[in-house]
Amino acid sequence: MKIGELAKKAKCTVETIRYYEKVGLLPASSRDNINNYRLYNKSHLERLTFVRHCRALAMSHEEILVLLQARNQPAQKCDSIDQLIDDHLQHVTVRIKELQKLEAQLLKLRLQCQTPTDSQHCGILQDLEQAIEDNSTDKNFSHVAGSH
Amino acid sequence: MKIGELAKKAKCTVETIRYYEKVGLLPASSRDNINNYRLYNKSHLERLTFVRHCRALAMSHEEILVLLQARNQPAQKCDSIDQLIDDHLQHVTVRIKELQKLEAQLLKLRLQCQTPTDSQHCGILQDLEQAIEDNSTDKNFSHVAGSH
DNA sequence: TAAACACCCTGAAGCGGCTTCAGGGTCAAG
DNA sequence: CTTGACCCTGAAGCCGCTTCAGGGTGTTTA
Repeated sequence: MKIGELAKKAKCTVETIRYYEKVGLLPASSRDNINNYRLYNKSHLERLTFVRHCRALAMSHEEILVLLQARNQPAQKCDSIDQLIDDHLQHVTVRIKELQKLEAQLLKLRLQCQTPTDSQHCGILQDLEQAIEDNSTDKNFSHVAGSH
Repeated sequence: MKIGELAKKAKCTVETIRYYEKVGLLPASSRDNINNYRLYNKSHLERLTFVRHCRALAMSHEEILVLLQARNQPAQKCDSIDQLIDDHLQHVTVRIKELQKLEAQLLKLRLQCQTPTDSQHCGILQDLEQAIEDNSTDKNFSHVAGSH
């Protein structure tokens, strides 16, 4: 199958597939001799699907590469896989807590200006000029992405 | 004061300050005639502190610029400020929910391999090859960053 | 007085995980 | 024979910095 069909089946864009090939998450496919189009088979789709599932779980490319390698060495013990998932889970949990702190701070901030007035007296701006309790959010970032 | 002192007072790096100047979050400072070092005063510190507080709340530069502008127009109504905070809060809340879904999926995944075996039979790898219920995480990303 | 060291400067590149753009070739349908 | 859908490549853009390369300045100490 051609790249467009693969993209549809894996629910991603063709650009993403070409990008994955470039960075080594997918092996280079064979090519049509005549027009140089990339040609894929079922095993490409399986690998790509695997990668997309990992990405949906917010794993980094590095983590995914480890899993892909493990997948190719069936006899190996899977302790390292368990560890990787545990570590990643930890990242996500940490990030959730960070964002919850942030949410609480923003809620508090928002309450500073319940009744709209002019900027000069807006409690929100005044608060943003004050110190915020040290919470170390955004410092030792875990690897799971944020809110924008 | 020189840039190093400002950085210390604002709890950020000198590189960050130079970067903020470049992208317009801080105005260009005056310079020492002799050695071209940047020279700052209290108002720079206040503005930088404001920016750092906003960043600690995971606001984007764009959002911060809006707030800085409002801060400079004291007579203006502050509805737009309230709206901005509300919107941002919404981003954060959405992102938390996304990450919580993810956390649940990862926990479930982790349970697939309670007793370590070989990769070939590892429930985690098997699960990652199956479809995962469509949750649309990672698609319409809000702007608040993730876990890595 | 000279060397060591802390601090300052600039401009460019790197990070991750793509997306977008510019500029082109291929192929089937009407 | 042209339209439009699809394919190709390589480079740049996104965000918010951080790091690097290559240099100048300023104080302290041997």
